[in-house]
Amino acid sequence: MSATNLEIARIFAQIADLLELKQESTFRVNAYRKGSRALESLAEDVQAVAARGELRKIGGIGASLAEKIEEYLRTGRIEYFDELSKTLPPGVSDLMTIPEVGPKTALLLYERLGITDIDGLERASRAGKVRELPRLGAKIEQNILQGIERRRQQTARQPLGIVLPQAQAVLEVLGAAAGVEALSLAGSIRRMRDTIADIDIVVATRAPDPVMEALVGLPQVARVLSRGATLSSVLLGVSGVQCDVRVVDPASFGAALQYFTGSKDHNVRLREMAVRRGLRINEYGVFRVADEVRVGGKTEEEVYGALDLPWIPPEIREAQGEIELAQRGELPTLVSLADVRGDLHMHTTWSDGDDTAETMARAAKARGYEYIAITDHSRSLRFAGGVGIDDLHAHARVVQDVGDRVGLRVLMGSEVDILPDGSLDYPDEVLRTLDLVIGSVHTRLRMSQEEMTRRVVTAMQNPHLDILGHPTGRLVGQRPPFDLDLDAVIDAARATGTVLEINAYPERLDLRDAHVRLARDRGALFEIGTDAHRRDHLRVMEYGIGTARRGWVEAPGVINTWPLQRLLDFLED
DNA sequence: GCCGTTTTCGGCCCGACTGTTTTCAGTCG
Repeated sequence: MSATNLEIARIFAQIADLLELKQESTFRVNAYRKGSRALESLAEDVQAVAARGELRKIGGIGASLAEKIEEYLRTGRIEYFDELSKTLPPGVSDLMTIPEVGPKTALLLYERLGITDIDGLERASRAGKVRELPRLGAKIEQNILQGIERRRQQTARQPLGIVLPQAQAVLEVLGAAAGVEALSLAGSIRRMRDTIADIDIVVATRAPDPVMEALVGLPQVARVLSRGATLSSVLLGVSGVQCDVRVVDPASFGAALQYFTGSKDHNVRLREMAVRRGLRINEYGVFRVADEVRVGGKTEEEVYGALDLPWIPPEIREAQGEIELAQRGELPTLVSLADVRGDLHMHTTWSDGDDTAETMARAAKARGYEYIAITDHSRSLRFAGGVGIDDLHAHARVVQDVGDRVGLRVLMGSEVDILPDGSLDYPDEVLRTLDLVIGSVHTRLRMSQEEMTRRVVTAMQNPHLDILGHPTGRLVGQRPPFDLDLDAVIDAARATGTVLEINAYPERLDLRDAHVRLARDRGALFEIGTDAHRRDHLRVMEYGIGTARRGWVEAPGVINTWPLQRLLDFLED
């Protein structure tokens, strides 16, 4: 997850593209792709892994890739890649990002027409030159032009919090169509990844027509990309997100859902296991190879069961060790929304929130919560209406009163700024009066890693600080995390008993999934808070839970699943 | 290039779609 991890991952992906263009063995190509993905999803800094001499313990990294990683860490280059790059102009592999253009076609375009980038491809297509190449025709040429056009308009992956509500709205309408026996989201949105490229929906029915009619008739559909009996694709409204709906026979629903939920790596592992058992898994079911007899597929449980595995929650289907744990019957019991007893991070009209403490408390009560904490901003965060010390006392009385009136425990808290020197924005005698203190960095984000780490760790050492809020400061798709030595922060969390926040606000989701996993593996405690600024924001808890689940977190590791008294005792210390 | 509860060598996930190809290669998910 560090910058270095991503740099090397990128190089490996580019090596894979180049090898593919050169028609190298697909297995070799895939080995680099797999290695690239392994580094991408590696939570720890690869440098640290290398220092321990454990590169080859990373799945997909063998002798050759480990050596190249070490070379990069040592010299900042990978000579093999440099040499490979010289054999083809850099833009040729970009051509493969256009639909219809794979390695064969990209190479053909380069060799026969001298095309070295996407602009060149567009010019040649408009000039009708592409259709003259062998195996290509007018239709493909047209599709290439459309693909280039779509790519220009298309936005990058969008935050889960933007896409999931749209997906749920589509799901609701399709579910009401005649003859639908079951349906579900699939793909990365079901796995609750923090960003989503497109929406996948699987529908079980014997009569596809009403479902497809319902889909293309949706008011939010901006364009119908394709409409078939088993697959239709549409673009949704302003966001421009593509939504693919697949219709399957109910007998295949589980197999299709499993298949289209992914991840790809997870599914590849399952199918490898199936082959070793003389089985074949596809989107229609599980089949015995010997006699083609179908042994399952109606439910996901049947698919996993055929491999003697328990059902694996979608959020952890990432080929990151979940299959091995499932084999041993040791899957974690992931925290769920139902475990949450309260929300410990929210704002009110006292700082930059839109609703009063009472409104928030009533909304929380309606969600079935037993307690909340009101955590308005501290004094120095003026642009967010930070609460001064004098106001804080009045604020505390209001909050106290609200709890009594609404009938749930309302903790008086604060989201206190961590100032650049690591001190907190209220003096200790003020902090002492609060039930709960979240410390967050909001200003001076561009410190060096050393400075930022010292700042945060210093704050964590203040005994009044209970929770480190949105620890890395990243904004999904907008702002990278600030430069922080997360290993040191996790160590400090354990040493000082500071809880790490999983901020559920969709633009944040911070800590993010891989960091949560890293912290969990080292025994850190978490709080999942919405950072709500309005009552309807309380529902974003769902995204925080998804992120926690992706990090393999169990309910006992999340303080806002604890009963009130246990939470109070903990905060007391 | 990776990997091992059938293997340290010989495998490596699976099927649909589509356009142009007259028998299927290439691309995609």
